[in-house]
Amino acid sequence: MALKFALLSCLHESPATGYELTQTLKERMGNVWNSSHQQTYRELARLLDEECVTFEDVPQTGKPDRKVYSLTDLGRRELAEWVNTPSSRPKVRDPLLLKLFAGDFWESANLEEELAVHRIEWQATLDKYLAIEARYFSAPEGMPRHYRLQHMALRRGIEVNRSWLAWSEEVLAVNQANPKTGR
Amino acid sequence: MALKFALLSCLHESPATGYELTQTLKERMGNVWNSSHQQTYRELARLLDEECVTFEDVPQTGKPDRKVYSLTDLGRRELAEWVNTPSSRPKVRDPLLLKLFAGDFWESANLEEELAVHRIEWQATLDKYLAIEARYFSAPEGMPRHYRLQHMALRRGIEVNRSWLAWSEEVLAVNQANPKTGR
DNA sequence: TCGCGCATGTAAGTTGTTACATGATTTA
DNA sequence: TAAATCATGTAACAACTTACATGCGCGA
Repeated sequence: MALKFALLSCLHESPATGYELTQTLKERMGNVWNSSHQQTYRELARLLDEECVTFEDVPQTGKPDRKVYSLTDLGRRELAEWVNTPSSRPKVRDPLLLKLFAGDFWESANLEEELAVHRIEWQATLDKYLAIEARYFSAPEGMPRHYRLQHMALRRGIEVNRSWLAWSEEVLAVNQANPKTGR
Repeated sequence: MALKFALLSCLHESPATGYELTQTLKERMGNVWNSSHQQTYRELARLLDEECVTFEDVPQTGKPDRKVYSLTDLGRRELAEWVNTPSSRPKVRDPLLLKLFAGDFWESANLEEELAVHRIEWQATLDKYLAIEARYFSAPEGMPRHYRLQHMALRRGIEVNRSWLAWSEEVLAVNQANPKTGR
């Protein structure tokens, strides 16, 4: 349901192709909403059908044509309406936390290795978001509502990745203090 | 995929009915894995088919019979194998953060009301987890691996709800400093 | 020349949600 | 007496994932 509004939000900022929308959701909005390119293209087809978006064909030599999508008035109205409608919190489904619930099966070496991989990802994401903050939100005080609220979404991403990093250190300590080896 | 292992993890602790499994996932494991009762029953039927679980019929007077499920050796082996296999991080999809990205449509009063509702939920969940921690994990140092790792999952839940509460205060402040009213 | 980035999609399968359906016991 | 809790499911739909498919340009 909300993928629709994720795409409309992106297009509200600027027209874009399906490919670019997918990139934006993966990169700048990675801590907000994610979509595979397959999902994006399917949803764009639907939005076109509902007349929430239109597109302009931009021919290219060699590459396939770029379909540059943009919001219609209907799309903008529906987005505004959705934003002002309460939504419920998403349900948590986290395989990493689930593994801790069956942690007596989890061998120390494997736990350590898995956390090491995630820690690299968390650190990389954190660095990326901090770079965005330094580049665009160095002085949030004076900025208009639109940017200040976007900044709060980014701050959430920064905070989340920081806290995963801190938490995982605690887990590694517990794992070392209470080791388990294979058979 | 992982709903299977969520159910197996619960059953590893103790045999349970589909109803009880759903309750456990909603309550004690709410910050780890969630499942509706419909999903639970469907998955249990599959697990029965795969011979990862068995059940015992416990007749009751008045109420329908309780089907008490428990792990088979195969189920336990598959769970152990899964725990030791790396998994990738779930992709974020959060409507609340998404709304901030189209925040110039979001009227201050509506934002405030939505956050107020979520804050009540976050506070209630936090209190619940703190109560569980006080009751079962007052002295984690001396506990065996199994419990200490479960405690780390709970700590994550506590931390997450705390940080939502702190973050939402910041958002409310920004919202008040940069108000938007309907037309 | 091999893989990556750009750029578009289709098809099949799995997972999750919402609606429907039943019925006794306990609590307000 | 009405609603919540216990206890089980079926059916239809929506959302998401994985695999398949194409093809040019560019840099190593």
